[in-house]
Amino acid sequence: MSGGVPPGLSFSEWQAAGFDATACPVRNVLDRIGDKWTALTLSALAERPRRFSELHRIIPDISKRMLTQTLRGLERDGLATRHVFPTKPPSVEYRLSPLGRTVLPPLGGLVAWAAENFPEIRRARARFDAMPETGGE
Amino acid sequence: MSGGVPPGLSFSEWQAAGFDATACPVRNVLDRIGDKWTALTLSALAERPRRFSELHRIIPDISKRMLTQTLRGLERDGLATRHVFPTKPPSVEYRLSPLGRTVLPPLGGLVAWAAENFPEIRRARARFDAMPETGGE
DNA sequence: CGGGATCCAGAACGATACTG
DNA sequence: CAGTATCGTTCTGGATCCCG
Repeated sequence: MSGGVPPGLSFSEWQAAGFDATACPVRNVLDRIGDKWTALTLSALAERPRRFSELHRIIPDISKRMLTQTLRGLERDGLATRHVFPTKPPSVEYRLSPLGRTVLPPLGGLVAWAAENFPEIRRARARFDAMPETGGE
Repeated sequence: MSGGVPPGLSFSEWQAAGFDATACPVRNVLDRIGDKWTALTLSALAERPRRFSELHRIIPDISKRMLTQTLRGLERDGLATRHVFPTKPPSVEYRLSPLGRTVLPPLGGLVAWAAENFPEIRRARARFDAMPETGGE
């Protein structure tokens, strides 16, 4: 077979949405999971539900502000749910929704690709960056 | 089966990279394809090689600046190659590299998920946004 | 035609301090 | 514990003009 386009990546899908960021499903999803912390948070929630401070512990580099914001984004899109236990002090648990679980396989596919091909990408970058700028001596 | 984590999404993959954006494969890949135009450009190149102006025609919303920048990024990462034909005026063709082709299936998986679940996400957002802010009357 | 250079607005993000 | 509020910085992307 020569030059087949994988299903789901056809150009017409984007064109149907008219490139409008509000209407384009791909841009909406990429804007969410392409941000700095969502994919990582998703993966942390994939194993099991986690409390806020637990997430913060296992993702040390994230600030509370960004963790909150990331979780709100997931909650807003219906990918995760938030459960408050009125203990003292309060504890809040986040868990993936059924919808949220369905994104794990496709996301995992991309993650696997990244892990597998990153060495080659790094080499490509090194080569590219070492190239003399056009006209350079 | 209860609560299995899909392969390739395990938390330890991130932890192994120490969350360092420079070293983390997932962040590197997501930073690239998560940007505003890369996924769309990739999809445009999936069908067949395209010339610069051709890409610009079929993705009208992108500026020349961003199209150039996006293509440079793909080239740098070894996902696409650039071929200059010294005609007059010059014409430049871009095409996916073998490595670039391998990203299409996983990316396509995510695109398909986006297309399929965007309606539900929109409903979730509408519900979330309609919720009274905590403490609102 | 296929860019590069410059400028600028807005968004994303980090650090810090405060709160129920 | 689980946030919110505020501030400052950095990064992204759009507009415009110029060039071979």
